[in-house]
Amino acid sequence: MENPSLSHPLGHRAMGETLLYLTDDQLRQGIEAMFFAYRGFTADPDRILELHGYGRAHHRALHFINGAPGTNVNNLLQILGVTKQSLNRVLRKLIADGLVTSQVGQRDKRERHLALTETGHALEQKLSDEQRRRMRSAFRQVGPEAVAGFRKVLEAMMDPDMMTAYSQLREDGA
Amino acid sequence: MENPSLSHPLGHRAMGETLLYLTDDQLRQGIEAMFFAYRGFTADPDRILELHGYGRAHHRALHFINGAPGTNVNNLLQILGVTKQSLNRVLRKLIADGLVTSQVGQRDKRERHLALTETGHALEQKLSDEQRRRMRSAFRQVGPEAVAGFRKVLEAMMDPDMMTAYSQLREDGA
DNA sequence: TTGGAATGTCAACAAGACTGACATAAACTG
DNA sequence: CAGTTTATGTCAGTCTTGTTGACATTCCAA
Repeated sequence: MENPSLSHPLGHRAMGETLLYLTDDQLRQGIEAMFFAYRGFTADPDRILELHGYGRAHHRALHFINGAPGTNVNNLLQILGVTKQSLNRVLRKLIADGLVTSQVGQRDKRERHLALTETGHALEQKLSDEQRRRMRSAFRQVGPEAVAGFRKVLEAMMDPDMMTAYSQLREDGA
Repeated sequence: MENPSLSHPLGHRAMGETLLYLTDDQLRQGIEAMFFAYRGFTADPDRILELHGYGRAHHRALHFINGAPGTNVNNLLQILGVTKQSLNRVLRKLIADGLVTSQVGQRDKRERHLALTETGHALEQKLSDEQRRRMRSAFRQVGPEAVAGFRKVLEAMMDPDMMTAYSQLREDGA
């Protein structure tokens, strides 16, 4: 990305304007936008989950198991960033309810390989349909260039450590 | 990431290519970006809060009281979108710890007007400094146009209902 | 083969959301 | 003025989802 002020011969006034997007007030607005947008982002799935007696944690598990069928618990642990005990409670319920299958590993019998059942896939679909619907609407409203900017900012805001496990998952899944 | 279609002689207005940013896969990537970015977004303040024995709920209260000094409980309730019992637990602690003052209203003595003490302001500053630091770094990396896109998408993703209380607050504060 | 590392499970606890019921004080209304 | 509504606070109890600690099983390597 080219910074227009760098090629601008005017100097101080142009410089001031270019950096206006980094003022504390602009940053505060960005912070609040994240807060409110994230609430909107989770609102639709939350409503559906409640009907089924699940929470956001179940949604996250379903989402990432769907994205990487056959993954093991440890992988999921890295991605979700919670303790194994916390994840286990969620998985136990999903397995008991017949939404997720847990298969003992063939090579390493300590591992459990996770996948969605048909029922699990159906709920995951319903949840992500709602979430995609809202995001599609937002994306459509603002156009592809704004979406590209959105993605760039979010990626720059992530913790690099958190992303390593996820990148590995994407590679395994592919 | 540059879009190769932009330099394509046929132009980026070609229907098929223009709508590529709305595919299910693009939307899924947007959804996951929100998840990971929000975690990064809250990680720094969370660490500080833990040292002081507070949680994210306290941070949110401090943030919005700071943004609208003198606001009342009901206003805050609308913005935060939680029950009064939940907010009250948080406020009680912040008041007891001397970070927030609660003053009986002059016109309407039922209302309690909330404001930060010097100590409260200091903690709020420390928390938002960290959050701004991360966001400033992200903004700087991607440039003003990407930031504008980021803001547009987030605003399109919010629930309009949620924003009414907030917009009113901003007007009152100004 | 034995001890450490990895993996997963069970139990107990805490934060922070929720509902419901109720109390108090002030404001509004007929 | 009496009765109702509004704003706030509180108590009790529940639920989700995070946490630690303890423990069983399995694998691997010295």
